[in-house]
Amino acid sequence: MNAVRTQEKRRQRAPSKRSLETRTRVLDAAEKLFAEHGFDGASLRDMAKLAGVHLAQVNFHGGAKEELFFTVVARRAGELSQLRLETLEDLKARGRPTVRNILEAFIHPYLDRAAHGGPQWLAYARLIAHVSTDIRWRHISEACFDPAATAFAGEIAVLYPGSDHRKIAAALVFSVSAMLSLTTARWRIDALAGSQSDDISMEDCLLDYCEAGIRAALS
Amino acid sequence: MNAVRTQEKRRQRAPSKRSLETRTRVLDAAEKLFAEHGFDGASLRDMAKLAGVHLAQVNFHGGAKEELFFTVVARRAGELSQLRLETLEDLKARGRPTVRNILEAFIHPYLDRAAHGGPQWLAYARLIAHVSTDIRWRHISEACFDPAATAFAGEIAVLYPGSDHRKIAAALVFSVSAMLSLTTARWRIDALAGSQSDDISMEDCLLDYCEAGIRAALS
DNA sequence: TATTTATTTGAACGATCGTTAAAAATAGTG
DNA sequence: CACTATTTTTAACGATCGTTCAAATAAATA
Repeated sequence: MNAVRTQEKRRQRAPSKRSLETRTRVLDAAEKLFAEHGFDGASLRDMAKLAGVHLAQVNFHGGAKEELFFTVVARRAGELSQLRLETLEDLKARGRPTVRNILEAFIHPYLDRAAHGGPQWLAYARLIAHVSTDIRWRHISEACFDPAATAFAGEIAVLYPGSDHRKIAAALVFSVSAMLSLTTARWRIDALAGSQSDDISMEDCLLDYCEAGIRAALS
Repeated sequence: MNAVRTQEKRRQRAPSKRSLETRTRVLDAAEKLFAEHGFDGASLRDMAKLAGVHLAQVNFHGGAKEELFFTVVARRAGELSQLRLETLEDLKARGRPTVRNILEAFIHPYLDRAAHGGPQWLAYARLIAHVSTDIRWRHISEACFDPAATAFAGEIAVLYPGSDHRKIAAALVFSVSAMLSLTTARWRIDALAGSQSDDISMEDCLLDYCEAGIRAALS
């Protein structure tokens, strides 16, 4: 799987500016189509068309399809995790954070970028949902998302010292699932409500829901 | 889309017993592979192989791929919805149900069948998660799951008369997402916890979580 | 500028996909 | 049994898929 890295050719020159631009166009197109159609439903040819490059360029810049998928997921994972963890560290520096604080530090960066980060971040938010619900991408979750998730689980454990670690993990995954549902199942909320919902009140509603859920599950 | 029904040939004889058996084998195989690999990742040839029939039989008994998918989802949806709604009616006959009662009536039939209903129900549980998180299958959700979901949302509304319908819908979708995560992301819970979790305590944990979440979101 | 490396282009490979059509076999009816 | 409808078998169609390779071009270095 990671034999890729061992086979990787040592490059003697830095990639040119044009090369980096086409690479970005390829990854952006892949991000959109992977997010919209899933791994199997997205074709490399459609990515090339969307990116405005030739088919072989997709392979040149992204490698095989699974490599490309990993690259696209990993590309923004660092920024997201870093923002989450920095917010968490800031909270801890100000004193013992509440469950609400911790949850907000985890959820807000995701929802904020999904809502105001532009079309690529919106696609990326959808992409995370694919990775989080398919055991096939377990290794990607472990590499990209588990480190931050573990830190947040640990912080919750501080507030509930006697709690079963399995319950903490479950409550966190429940919260992540509810959060992801705002990007994967907003259409379903609107259908059941009979009207459209706005982002801001939904985030508050989600935080109220998850905070109380975690407290109840761990008490 | 539903032109299928208008083109349907009027049959003059009831299907033979053997025909019904192969049909069941085809649908069971489709259920497993759709559940495991998603719509695009599952191939009709693999279904034929798993069912032990020839490729053309899959088309004969299931129609085109999208018809087959709908047929498989719809096959068990009635039983599940009926069980949920009957449990709900029983509760109402005994007096005003609590949020906990309502939630349990919705969640327990799903988790119980996923855990003790055999491999086909386990696959079906996974299949529901695919349908619920992909807007592509919105029409299937509307046909198969929204009726029961609407009834449950209405029952929650009785307990919180002043609540915004959008909040009720959101809280219900959050709960459904958390419920589905027990079949799609159990591996993630176990990874974060560092140990395996058992079904029974997870259901209790989920109910504690969702009950408190709904109460908090609607108060 | 000459030479080397990086990138793009163009074309094709083999494999697998969903779908269809026409025989062959089976089951049900008179 | 003869006849009809249903089901199974067999084979193939056209399309699309991911991947690869060699030639052509662009960029960077000496």
